[in-house]
Amino acid sequence: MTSSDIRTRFLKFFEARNHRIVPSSSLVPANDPTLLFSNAGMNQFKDVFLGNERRDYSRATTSQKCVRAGGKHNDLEQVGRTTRHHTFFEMLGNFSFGDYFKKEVIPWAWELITREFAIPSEKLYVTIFEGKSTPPDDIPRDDEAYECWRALGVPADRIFALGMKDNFWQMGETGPCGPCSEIHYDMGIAASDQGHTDCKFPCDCGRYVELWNLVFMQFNRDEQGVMTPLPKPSIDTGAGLERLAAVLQGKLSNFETDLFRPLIEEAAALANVEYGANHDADVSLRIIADHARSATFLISDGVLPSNEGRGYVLRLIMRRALYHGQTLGLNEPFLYKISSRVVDMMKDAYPELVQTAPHVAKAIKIEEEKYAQTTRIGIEKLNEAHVVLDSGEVTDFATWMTRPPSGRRQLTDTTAPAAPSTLGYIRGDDLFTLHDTFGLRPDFVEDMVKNYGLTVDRDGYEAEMQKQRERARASWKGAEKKIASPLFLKLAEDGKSVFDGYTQTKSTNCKIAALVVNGQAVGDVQAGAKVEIVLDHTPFYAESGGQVGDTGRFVAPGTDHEVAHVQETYQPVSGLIVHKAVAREGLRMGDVVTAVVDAERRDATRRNHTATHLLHAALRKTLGTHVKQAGSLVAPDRLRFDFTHYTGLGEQDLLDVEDLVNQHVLANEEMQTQVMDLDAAVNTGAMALFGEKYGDHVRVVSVGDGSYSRELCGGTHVRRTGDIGLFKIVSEGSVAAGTRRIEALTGTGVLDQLRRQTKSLAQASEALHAKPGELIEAIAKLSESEKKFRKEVDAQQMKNAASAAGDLVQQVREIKGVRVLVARVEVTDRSAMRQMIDDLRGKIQSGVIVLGSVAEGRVSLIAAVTKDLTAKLDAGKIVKQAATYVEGSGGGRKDLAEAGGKNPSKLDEALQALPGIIEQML
RNA sequence: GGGCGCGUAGCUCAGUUGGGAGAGCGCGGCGUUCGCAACGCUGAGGUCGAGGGUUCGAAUCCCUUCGCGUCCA
Repeated sequence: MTSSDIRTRFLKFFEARNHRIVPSSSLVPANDPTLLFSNAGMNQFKDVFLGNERRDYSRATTSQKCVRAGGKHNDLEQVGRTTRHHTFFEMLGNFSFGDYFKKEVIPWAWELITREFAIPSEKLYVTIFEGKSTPPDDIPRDDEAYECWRALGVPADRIFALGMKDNFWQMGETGPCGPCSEIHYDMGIAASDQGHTDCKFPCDCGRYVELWNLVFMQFNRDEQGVMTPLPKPSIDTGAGLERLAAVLQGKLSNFETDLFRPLIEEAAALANVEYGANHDADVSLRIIADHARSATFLISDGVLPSNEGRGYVLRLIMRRALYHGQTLGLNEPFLYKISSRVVDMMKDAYPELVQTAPHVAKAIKIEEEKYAQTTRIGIEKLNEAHVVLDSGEVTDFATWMTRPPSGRRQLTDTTAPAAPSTLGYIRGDDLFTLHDTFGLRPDFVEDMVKNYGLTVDRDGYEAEMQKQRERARASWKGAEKKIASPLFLKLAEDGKSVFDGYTQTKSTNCKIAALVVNGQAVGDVQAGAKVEIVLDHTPFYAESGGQVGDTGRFVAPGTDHEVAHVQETYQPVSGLIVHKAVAREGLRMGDVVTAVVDAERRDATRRNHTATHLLHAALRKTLGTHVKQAGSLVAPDRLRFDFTHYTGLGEQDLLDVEDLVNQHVLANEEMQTQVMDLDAAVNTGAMALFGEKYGDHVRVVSVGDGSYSRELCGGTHVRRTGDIGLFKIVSEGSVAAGTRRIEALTGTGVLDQLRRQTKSLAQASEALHAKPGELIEAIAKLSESEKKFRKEVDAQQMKNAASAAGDLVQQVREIKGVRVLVARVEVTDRSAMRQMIDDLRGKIQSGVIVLGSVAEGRVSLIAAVTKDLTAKLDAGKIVKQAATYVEGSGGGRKDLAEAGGKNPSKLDEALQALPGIIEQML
């Protein structure tokens, strides 16, 4: 039975039992920021189980994409070395949301396994929960499940009761939880990792594998740890497709199934090796196959390799695969080819792969090229690493490599493959730096140096790594999240404020529901007080979704008399709108005011918000659907939009995006907003933002008919796109690897910028006496003639210096047998002076030369001592002493030194003193 | 979020108490050659990422900032 058949038949089996076949959710959890990647079928139903969300079905079945890598249970290192660890896998499952329970699910599971999949029941074992009575827990043994299994004819000696660790499931410290029941399969003695021949269930040697876990959610655990039965218990089950496939295809290893074997073959063919011929190579091939699957699905779901978060885990996975490719001799990009094979194999079950395939291939190839570059630089750095020899001698790797083989080779000549003794090792701190700073993996270094009779100091490496971990952890503590003040939490409970500002900027009859001064609730405030005000309803938009909060004022009803000036509006707790204001009059609880938003500011903000949506859509159309919003700021004067993309945008890309946005602005399309429930919204193709939490009912904002842009959004927008006026990108840059940032202007912002630029252009052309249209030409001309002029001056100065030098030679005198030349020269350029002093040095052969000059109010001194005299005389000291006369200082080498000073009037004095200074030194 | 590293000629990179901006490759010219490669001579090419500070003087030291790389969380 092919894996594709298994998947289909599983889903169809439950569909025939009134389950809705629900598509796999994205590997990036949509509504759970605590989770790195989707790792179980129930992830997408978490809120349904918690009762926070309702669906229009109560039974579901899925084949869920899962990734387990990074985080706590990190068995990344195991992948490829065992038969059953993977970073990417598929979880088949069926779910009951307060509908059926144990009596239904157990017989179905048994039927599916033993009839539909025809697995012989004598090879199966089942487990139930044994109960726990140690306080605070008091959970009975799951006799109900036991009876269900017995009723199906499962012999009593095949049912095992296990404890909390294996057979009790909980979502978190609190919340839904319950016992589980598992079906295990006996793979036979050949599957035992430890060569067992007669071990009994539940031995964990690999012989008995868990096929299916049935979770019975029947309790709710509170903060005290007390469990109360849920009124409507639920079911959550999970069966790993890879293991089912291995069992049904009669393979001992998941890697032997049709899910992996074609990928392994592909990699083997590319590397020109044979699978099964060499243990290490086989491990590498399996790792490549596994990681190619993860990389393909993660990138398809919008993750890009990066230096933090999810993207970093992806990069780790990819680089592991690439490293193993290197060990197989694959030095050209290869992973993207295997990835395209993954797409072919999986596209029927996961159609989204087809659409993203070109992008996935490109992203992988780019990462492969980056990795090659990183490795190349790392290897250069490896040359500088310290090598500690067993003799105690320390050298560096490059030197070590150049030693004649007799100095090091005797060990590597031995053909014994696992000779543990070596001649020395790479120091741990260097090994760490190579990895930490240059990305060269310790394994890789070990492989590199092995052939030169060296090993690596893993302990030293680990010690450094531990320090790094502690540093990261220590700094993390300081960044604890601010907890909302209890006062605001209570106010929100008492009643949330209604926002009525989507269609108006002025609301009448707003009652003051709370006044807060310095975090304390008060009954009234005096004029002039700084106060936070909560109204029962308000047109003020509180900062959210990247859009800044409104400012404005409260006025007395029916008048234009300001009673409070609102400087900021924010949401300390979801649903509670708080106005930060200065009271102009005394205010008290229960007062009624008219709330008036600064409409001009709001209009500017609206333009930018709608433009952000148009920009988002334009980026996806232009660059590809991998573009995802990664952050956004909507302010009155500008908009900033962060999004995922693997490389910088070209000039043409930016123009295309700008054009597309403006095309929609000029089409003056009507904006539509609708409130609907989340499922319906997602079904119409609305873009939900990564990491955002949405309620049952969401607001959908569409441009025109929604075919171009449709997003879930709570912000304020223009009525028609034409209101935006004009859209202009002002900058594009990066915020993190794989994340780009665009800043743009709209409406009056564009006009303001245009005016500023026009003005500076006019000023520039006035300064250059050129027409604006000819500015570029004029600048080019100017810079060229300036360059030419400078060169001529330089050349002239050099020439002058040379001829002056000729004259100066006449002034040489002798002090204690040393030829000394001290002179004031009219050369302003430092390099000309150096040229001059060089000429003089050549002419006098042996001696001391000191030149002084004045340029731009500053003194320049330069001194030279010919090589034969540097033992007796130090140009640095000479020039330093002379500089004291002109209020300066200096220094340099023994043969050439420079100094500067601030007092030109004293230069002659300094020059007169010099012969004396030199004489003293001799 | 925290740390480390890098940014110098078209490319790859050197540049150590702060004191003359360099090499190799590539490019242009000339020579050698029937021609090419190679070789020899020669030349052009630089806001030392940007901004600020310290200093008589900064590629070099300090701060800020931008871009890139890398590790940890």
